[in-house]
Amino acid sequence: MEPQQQQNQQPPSEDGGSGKGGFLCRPSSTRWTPTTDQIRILKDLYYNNGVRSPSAEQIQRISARLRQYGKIEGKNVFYWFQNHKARERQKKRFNTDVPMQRGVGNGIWKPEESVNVKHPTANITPGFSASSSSSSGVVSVGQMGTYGYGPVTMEKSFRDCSISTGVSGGIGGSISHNFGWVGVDPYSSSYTLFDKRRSIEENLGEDQ
Amino acid sequence: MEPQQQQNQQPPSEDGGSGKGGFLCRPSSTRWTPTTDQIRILKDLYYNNGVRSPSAEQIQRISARLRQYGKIEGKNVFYWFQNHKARERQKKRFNTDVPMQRGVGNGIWKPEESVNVKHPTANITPGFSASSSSSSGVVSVGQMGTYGYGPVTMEKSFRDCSISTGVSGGIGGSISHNFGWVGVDPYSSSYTLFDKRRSIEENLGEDQ
DNA sequence: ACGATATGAATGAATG
DNA sequence: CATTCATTCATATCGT
Repeated sequence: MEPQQQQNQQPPSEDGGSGKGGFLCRPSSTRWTPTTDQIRILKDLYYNNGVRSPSAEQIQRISARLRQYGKIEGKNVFYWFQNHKARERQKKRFNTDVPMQRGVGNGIWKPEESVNVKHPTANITPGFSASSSSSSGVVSVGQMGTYGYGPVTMEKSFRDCSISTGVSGGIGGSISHNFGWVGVDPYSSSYTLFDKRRSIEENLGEDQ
Repeated sequence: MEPQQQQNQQPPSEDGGSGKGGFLCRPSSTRWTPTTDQIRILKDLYYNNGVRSPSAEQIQRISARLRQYGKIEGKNVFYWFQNHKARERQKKRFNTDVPMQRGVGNGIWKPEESVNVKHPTANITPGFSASSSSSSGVVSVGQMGTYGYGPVTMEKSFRDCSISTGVSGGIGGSISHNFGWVGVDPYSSSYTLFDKRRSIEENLGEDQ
């Protein structure tokens, strides 16, 4: 996910009219393709605000806010959170690699948390172009920069020299999953961490 | 896949190849390149053991075993099975379906390895499937889709005809399965008796 | 060098 | 919440 930035954020042109009526206008792509801004916001909510399983109300607000950046529906938001959360856990589950193998360049795949860093080579830059970098990256993730698709085209990337092997941070034992999100405990409650609700409401308590 | 032309698997250079450059740990390849041994084992598991979608524990075990033959991580195993299964099916979809007026003999399919008898995992028809599952019943099982899936296990179809007003009490909280996020009054029921899942698609009308 | 194909990776959508 | 399916992107590899 992060390692490579795929997918082009679909330009606002959606099907539009294609119109014509008549028949199937070819839904262009039946599935929602989040724009970079939408992803940025979603991740911000996820990591900075601890939103993991937004309630119906929250979903509505979020989707409303994200609608500014592109077509989106409630279910998209719902699924996004579901998937993001599930995958995070799943990845961890896969490689609960036994803490053996010291020092070897082994290492569990670091799931998220890698900065986007596309490609060392010439990079093909899909459709993005510079895009409005004015947005300033800004969401500044409190703990780690996770989201990948940032306007930041930081060049670089020595990715993966020895990712995680030791989990540098040193969480003793558990390998991956050092997400330092705001501190909400992912496993404790089943859903809706109302906690941040306040923040969330403030966050998107505007339009709608 | 079938037309095996498998490339000659990577030589012993699985050290990451980073070797060459003094320090730049360029992973040489961002993506996992299975060794022949790994592939052999994976296929063995797939065909001879019927492993299709290994669970987390199995994945761990498998990746641990494969690690002897080269660097590998849990996700690699996970994706491998996912992809292998998906592609096998995808291909079969074309093959099995095509109106080969030939008598059947069954010759078209070229078993790629060994026996491969999987269980029909029924795949539900995509979105289309006429919504006209009117209560009239009569689903007429004559032969739904002809997309060739052998034993079409039409899965549960329309069970659950309970109107279950469900979710009645307000949105926040028990969304069981009837997402209430839709701002549109979910209480319209009446239509809900077909398939609860449908609501997610149609309800999404969301104001706009 | 390209173009085609094979396949790893990612993720939206659904189902159980 | 876990699992699975379908699609699509990205890239490795082979063919010509």
